[in-house]
Amino acid sequence: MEDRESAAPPRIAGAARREEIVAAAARFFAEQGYHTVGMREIADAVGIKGASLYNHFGSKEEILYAIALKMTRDPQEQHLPLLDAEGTPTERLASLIEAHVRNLADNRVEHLVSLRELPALTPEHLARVTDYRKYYQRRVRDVIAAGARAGELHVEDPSRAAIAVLDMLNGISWWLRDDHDVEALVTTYVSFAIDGVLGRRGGPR
Amino acid sequence: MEDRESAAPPRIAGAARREEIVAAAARFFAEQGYHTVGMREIADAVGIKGASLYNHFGSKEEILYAIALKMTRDPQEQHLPLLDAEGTPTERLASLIEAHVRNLADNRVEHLVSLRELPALTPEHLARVTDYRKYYQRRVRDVIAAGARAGELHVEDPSRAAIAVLDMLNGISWWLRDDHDVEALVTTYVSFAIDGVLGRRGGPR
DNA sequence: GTCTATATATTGATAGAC
DNA sequence: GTCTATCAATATATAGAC
Repeated sequence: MEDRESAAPPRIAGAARREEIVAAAARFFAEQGYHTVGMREIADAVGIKGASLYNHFGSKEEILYAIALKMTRDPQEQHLPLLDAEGTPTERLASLIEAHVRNLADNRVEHLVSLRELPALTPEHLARVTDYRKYYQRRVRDVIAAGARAGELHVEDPSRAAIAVLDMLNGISWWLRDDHDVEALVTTYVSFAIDGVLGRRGGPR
Repeated sequence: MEDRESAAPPRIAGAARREEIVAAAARFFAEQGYHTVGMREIADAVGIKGASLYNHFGSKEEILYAIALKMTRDPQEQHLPLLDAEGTPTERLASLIEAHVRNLADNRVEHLVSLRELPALTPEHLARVTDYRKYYQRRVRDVIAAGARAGELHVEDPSRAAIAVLDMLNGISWWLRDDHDVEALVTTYVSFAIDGVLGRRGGPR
């Protein structure tokens, strides 16, 4: 009987190596900035030589793109369905914000990099990432508007309120440290957003 | 009689040239990112050659430091006295937020650069800039706490609320365009912060 | 203070053996 | 897929004339 380990499809091993590279690169990019980090440094962290990275990514920029895509496409596909679930607009928005903050806390470095290093992307890649962000922002705006129409929320300009809330949430990635209590953070920011900026009445305060 | 122009003190001319360089560099850094911009590009924009820049700044990093200092030390010296003026804690905080947003709108590119390109600073320069930001943040926290003690504001954790508000304000520099109505922006964000995140009762809504 | 010319270092990426 | 060796480009910064 053959060894199962060595018989495993190389596609899985390759994908695992890719994720390893992305994780190491995100850490370095977050700490030092994209341009300061060399391919050799990333390669060292995963135990290979710099040239070997090009078996997994066509360029350094493609590593950055993988990080940015992970933090924009994944939330769109995994969080936005929460806005179509059962419940009032305010309840659905609260679910989304919870997921947003948890995801941010679980992927802090990737989130920081995808906010800060966008100018290093090619115009095409930047456009794709920007599209995902815009769509996410529009969906948040729409559920805020629905909550306002239902009389649950009180905002004059849903579009501007959506931006303010998302900026406030995304700001977390600049200062969050590993020793923070994520659940307390989630509760606090849901309240900041919904009871605060979006003016829900009759909330916990 | 001598020509007044050529008799002008060189210190003034030098300072003007420095400001010219800082302004051009900030524009390029904001658009393309610090590391993508070359000294020759900055020099071109002010009509000199790359090597001549070193008569005004010791290094490229010192230009970045001048930008970061302008956006952290100046607000500390010019805005924080508003917190010691007459009025309730909430009124004083509102004045500070107004000044903060106006300054941000008037110096959008410098503000964006001083948020995004911090990792490119030397450790010493980064420490100075960080100290200014921390002090600013502490003063905001203190006036929020005073407003809460006075029963004007309703927050559980003044420190966390201060960070959330400042993150929300600073987020403006990522998307603000020149055609925005600054006064409307100021009014909106003062309300987002004070009536919203900080829970003032009996406000305009 | 500005110029021309250049030093020096580093980096992203490629070629080809194994 | 990983390695060694290397290319080619680019950038910051310096030297010295004017």
